[in-house]
Amino acid sequence: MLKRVLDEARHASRLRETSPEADTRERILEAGSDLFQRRGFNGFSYKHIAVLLGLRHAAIHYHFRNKSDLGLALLQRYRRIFLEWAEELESRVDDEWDRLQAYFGLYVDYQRSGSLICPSGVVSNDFDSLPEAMQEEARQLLRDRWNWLTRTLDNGRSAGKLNFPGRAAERALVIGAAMQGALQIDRVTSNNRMEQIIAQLELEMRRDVSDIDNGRSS
Amino acid sequence: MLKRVLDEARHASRLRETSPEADTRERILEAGSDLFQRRGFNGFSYKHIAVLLGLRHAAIHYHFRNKSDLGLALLQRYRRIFLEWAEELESRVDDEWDRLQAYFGLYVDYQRSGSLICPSGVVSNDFDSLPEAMQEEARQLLRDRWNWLTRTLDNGRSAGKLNFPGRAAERALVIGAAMQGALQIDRVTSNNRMEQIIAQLELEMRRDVSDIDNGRSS
DNA sequence: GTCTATAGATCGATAGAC
DNA sequence: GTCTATCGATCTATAGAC
Repeated sequence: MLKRVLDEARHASRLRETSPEADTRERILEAGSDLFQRRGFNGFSYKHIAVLLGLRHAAIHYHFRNKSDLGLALLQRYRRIFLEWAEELESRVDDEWDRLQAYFGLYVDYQRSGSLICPSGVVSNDFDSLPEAMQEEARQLLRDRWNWLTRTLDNGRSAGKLNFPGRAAERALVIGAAMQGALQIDRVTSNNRMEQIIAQLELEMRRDVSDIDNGRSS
Repeated sequence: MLKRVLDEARHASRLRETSPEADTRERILEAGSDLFQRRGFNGFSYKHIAVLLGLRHAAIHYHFRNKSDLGLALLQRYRRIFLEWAEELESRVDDEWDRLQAYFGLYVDYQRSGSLICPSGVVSNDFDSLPEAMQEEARQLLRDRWNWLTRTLDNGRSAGKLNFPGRAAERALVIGAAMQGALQIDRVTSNNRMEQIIAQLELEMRRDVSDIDNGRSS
């Protein structure tokens, strides 16, 4: 069982590309991140990380006293990476349609990294068994994504770049839920279902741009 | 930790309503089903079930030699229940819109039973760590749902009961993924996000029916 | 069918040497 | 910072009494 996990994890090329000079704390977070999205918070141990990094599990405890600390650091890291991604994207890309494309791209990347589940999906699934400190951070993680999607959809419709019926906040919920589920479904059917889902979501938001005037009056 | 799990599980009123006469095998499956959707396949043990049923864990092994057998039986049971649900529904309800409402109702029931995750969501998340026999059954579980949704959407659009752009099979993927994600998101935000998602999905499928009828001129 | 008792593995975590 | 060694808890599973 352990061997199987490690075989899977080694497929994540990101790990191999980690420079040997990177300090141990960061390497732990990278390995932990991969295991977290592959097996869930309760599905990996200090030993899994230790083997991947060529250390003993006691060494991990030096950097993260207990697993709750490690999990919290992982969630904070996910939040930071997402917010930095959004900031960089918005400084570079103006069109909300293109921004949404970039958002979908995040999920395609997860899929291509060996059918990883998105961080929101992991915390949603394991929520009841997470330490309380992680639960609060998990709520914020989902809120960050929701806020970004809502804002992007709202601005995009106002600018005529995309369209959808109803309120942006609720369409954002549907898109977030669908992408989260898509990544999970894709790992079972392994038939590029996620790209079909992305294509369908795009189709739904593009087709009504032409009747933006008469579509919303009912 | 164990205590916390059991406190949570006892909230599932279905368990309390189980008649004492029900044979042990079926009671194991009922308790296992609740734990499965609450904690994932790796998140519960024979001991959890045993405590809930007032037995010793060795007794569970008499009915299910190992956990893989138990898990397989759970998945087969989920598939049977869904297919029976669909058959009963279709013998009673003709309108595809109403059938879709009933489908959404399944998820509302899960949510009200203490934010359970749907079976498809659990197997998707735990897929990599499932025994091989369970993986094949998991694929079928998702396929059953997808087939049913595709058929219902296709027939419903042909009959003018609902509308959506693109192909039924792909819209079915979006709806399945969105409902699966909705249940997960709901358990984190605990703010009835799922009902908002259902309302949005309904809005998206209803709004264009009038466009077709009115030739988009109103 | 259910029990007691036990096996071996793995888990998260700590103490103390180097 | 990383190591060896060890702890107590929990896990899946089996043997054998009743």
